[in-house]
Amino acid sequence: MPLFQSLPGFREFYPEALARRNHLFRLWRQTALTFGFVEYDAPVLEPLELYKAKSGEEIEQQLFSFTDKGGREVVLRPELTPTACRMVGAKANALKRPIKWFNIGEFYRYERAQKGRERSFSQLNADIFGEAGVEADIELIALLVQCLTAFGLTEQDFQVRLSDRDLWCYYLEALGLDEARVRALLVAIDKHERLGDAAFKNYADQFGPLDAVLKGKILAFLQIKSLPQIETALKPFSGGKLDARIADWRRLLDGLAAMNLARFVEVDLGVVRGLAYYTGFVFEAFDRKGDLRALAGGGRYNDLVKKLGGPDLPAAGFAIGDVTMGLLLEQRGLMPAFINAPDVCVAYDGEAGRLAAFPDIQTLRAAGVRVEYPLKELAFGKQLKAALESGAKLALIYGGDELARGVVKLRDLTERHEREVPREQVPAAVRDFLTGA
RNA sequence: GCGACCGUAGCUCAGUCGGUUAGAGCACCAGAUUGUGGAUCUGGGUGUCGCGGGUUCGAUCCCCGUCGGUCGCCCCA
Repeated sequence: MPLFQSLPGFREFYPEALARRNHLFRLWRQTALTFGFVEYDAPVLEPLELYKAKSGEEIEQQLFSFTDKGGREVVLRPELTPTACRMVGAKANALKRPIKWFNIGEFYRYERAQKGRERSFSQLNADIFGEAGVEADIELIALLVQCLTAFGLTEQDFQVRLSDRDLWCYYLEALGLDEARVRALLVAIDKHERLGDAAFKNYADQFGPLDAVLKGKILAFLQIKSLPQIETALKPFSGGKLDARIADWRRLLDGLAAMNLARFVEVDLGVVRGLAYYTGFVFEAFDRKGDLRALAGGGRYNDLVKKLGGPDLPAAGFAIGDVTMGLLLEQRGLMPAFINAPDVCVAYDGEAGRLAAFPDIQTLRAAGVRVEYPLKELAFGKQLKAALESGAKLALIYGGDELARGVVKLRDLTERHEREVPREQVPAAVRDFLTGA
């Protein structure tokens, strides 16, 4: 039993686990790059104020915060959005538009771990700054979908639920509610799926019981699952803001349809997202079987850059977490098995065989081929067994008989057959084999 | 922060109605093995029975506390 343990909720990545995580990171990064997003990085430790300013003080209990040796109140970052807003805000005038940034990093929260949640977790964050139109929202949702389909997930596995805080605000205003009531109702709407009627308790405590007719309208609006339903519900209120918003919706959905993404996206006004800083379209990706928590979430936060002291810069973004994503890929059998496998395993006979193999090993490695060989000589049976268990596709055999004849055996570990190749042709033969030539 | 359940080897677990030196399978290590496939055989236990205290002649077992884990609540970035 080890004397020291890692801190609760903090994850250690043994090679196999890290290979799985790297698999996620690699495809996320590749996908974000293909969408023209550029990668940046940011501090892991931030001043407490950065999050207090935005989220209110009660969130502090969820923050991994402490006082540093200089007496500063600091936080292990719980999310990237405020940091990104600060960075972009500071140089907004110098940055080429559109600003499409992504980052892959680790985040922290001080909380009891549970399924799909740890105290440390990694996320892909992707954001677009400086574009107020639905073009940015389309781009982000398209990236989100491809960040999931890149792993082999399909519309059978997940869906993106799309909603709109602006639409909710405009609708509730049209029903005659003031700003404070609207804000309280958005919280209730966010909780309604989980809590049902109890979601309205906080509102009732604050403003008294919700009028039954009003509540009926809100509950009906919350069930909406399509644009035509939105249009029908809003007919009595037709006018400037609402009409323009419906036009935004149409352009958003038309754009997604033209990208052939309609099958992944479902209108669902029951989603509004808990965080106060969201302003317009919001979306969440869910496992369709529904036994996991959200895979990803995001939306528009047009006011945040300014609130954090920057210019008035519209923005939208999303994040995908590695924990739920990893669970889903495991469940669907989409996590590759031999991620750490070498391309080639060498087996050799004695010191002479070892030395004969070394030049080829060096040449192949220099060419980017992953080559493994036993550091200490083992019986051939064991060497080949180890080669097979490693997941390598090819074994190179430097035996005494072969070397005496100036050849090396290439053994196809999958097909179980082998052929001899003149020693000087080994690197070329290996490359041909690996490229399928 | 709250609640429920759990804690014996790297993993899955057995065990002791409280009794001497704590077990199995898998995994791992070494050898049989000086040339060919997940095999077989031999050898190896790799352990502070989570930790601390209490009860007891004696505690891995019973009691209390604590730490850790799992799941849920709160919250969800």
